[in-house]
Amino acid sequence: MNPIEELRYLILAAQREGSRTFTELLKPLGLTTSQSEVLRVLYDHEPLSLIEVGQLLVCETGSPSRLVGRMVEAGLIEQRQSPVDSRKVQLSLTEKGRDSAIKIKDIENHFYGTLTPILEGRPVKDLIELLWIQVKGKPTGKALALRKAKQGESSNA
Amino acid sequence: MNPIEELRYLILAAQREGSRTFTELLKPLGLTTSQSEVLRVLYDHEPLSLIEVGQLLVCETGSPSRLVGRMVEAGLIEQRQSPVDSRKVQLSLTEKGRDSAIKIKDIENHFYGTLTPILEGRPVKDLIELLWIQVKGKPTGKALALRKAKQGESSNA
DNA sequence: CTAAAATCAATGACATATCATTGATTACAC
DNA sequence: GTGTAATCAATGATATGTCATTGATTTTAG
Repeated sequence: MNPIEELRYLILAAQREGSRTFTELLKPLGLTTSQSEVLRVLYDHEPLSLIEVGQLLVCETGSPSRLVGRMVEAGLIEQRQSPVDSRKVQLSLTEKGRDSAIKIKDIENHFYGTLTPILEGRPVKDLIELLWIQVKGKPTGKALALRKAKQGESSNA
Repeated sequence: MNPIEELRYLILAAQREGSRTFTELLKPLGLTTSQSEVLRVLYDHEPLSLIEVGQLLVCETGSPSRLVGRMVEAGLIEQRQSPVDSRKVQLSLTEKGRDSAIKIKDIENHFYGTLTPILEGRPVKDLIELLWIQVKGKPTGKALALRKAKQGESSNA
């Protein structure tokens, strides 16, 4: 098999299997992986408008109306109209949302911990660099770059 | 940002961006990336039952009833009952399906060709090796391993 | 042989993902 | 200031993905 083809399918496979594992870890919280990403983004950068959340998400490009809508219904996110621009909404975490975000952090750290020994001695830096080439300048790459850049600024990040 | 967390999001991002690019390339054929994977699997290994197709797919675990169902409706796949086991269906490509599969091969090769210079000199082998560790023994890893193993056997692969 | 277990495909239920359109609101060109 | 363009959120439409259940069929244990 062509190595690039193999790489293509392996990236899909790794994404799916990682997602399956993480989904399992999130089950006690009753949250999906996408929902957990939204909670983490809001925890670090709230308040945000819908479009700003979208610009920070890797899991979904465009405006995550329905994803956020379900989380508002679930009492995780508070949504009000922006005082300065009535086109925008102001999204922030509820108490429940903040609690969940903190628990997600723990779960993530546990998840990363299980992966650490496997990655030991591997050229992780090179791999990160290689993947960055594929996403740089594209929506998901911009989202991730924005999150990395914002990390220093925020009080919660 | 934790390198493992960065890697996690980069894999998701690379998968999404690659999929977006490939989707664009498939647009002239009116096919989705999942549909193209089914066509390629059937082209190489037909006839297959629904569950056998599922075991060879990375894009979807379990039995891809609805994915295949839409392709039968679209005239890409022929579906009949298995003569030996009436629980099973026999899936094979129609003329249209076979034509599409051949065109997909060309598009894939073009796609891989555009990636070749970018990956030149990069630790692609290391990345492939690392990703294999993540998926080995899991459904998508088994699917990919099966496809690699079957490559020598089949007349079409 | 026959009852229980296993297999297979279809389908219900739910949550994404993606693209396009719509309607309200704001920014901007002049 | 006003008409036009741009922005924002919501929603329709379509196709995935995932898990669970169901009903038909086959296998298997005895």
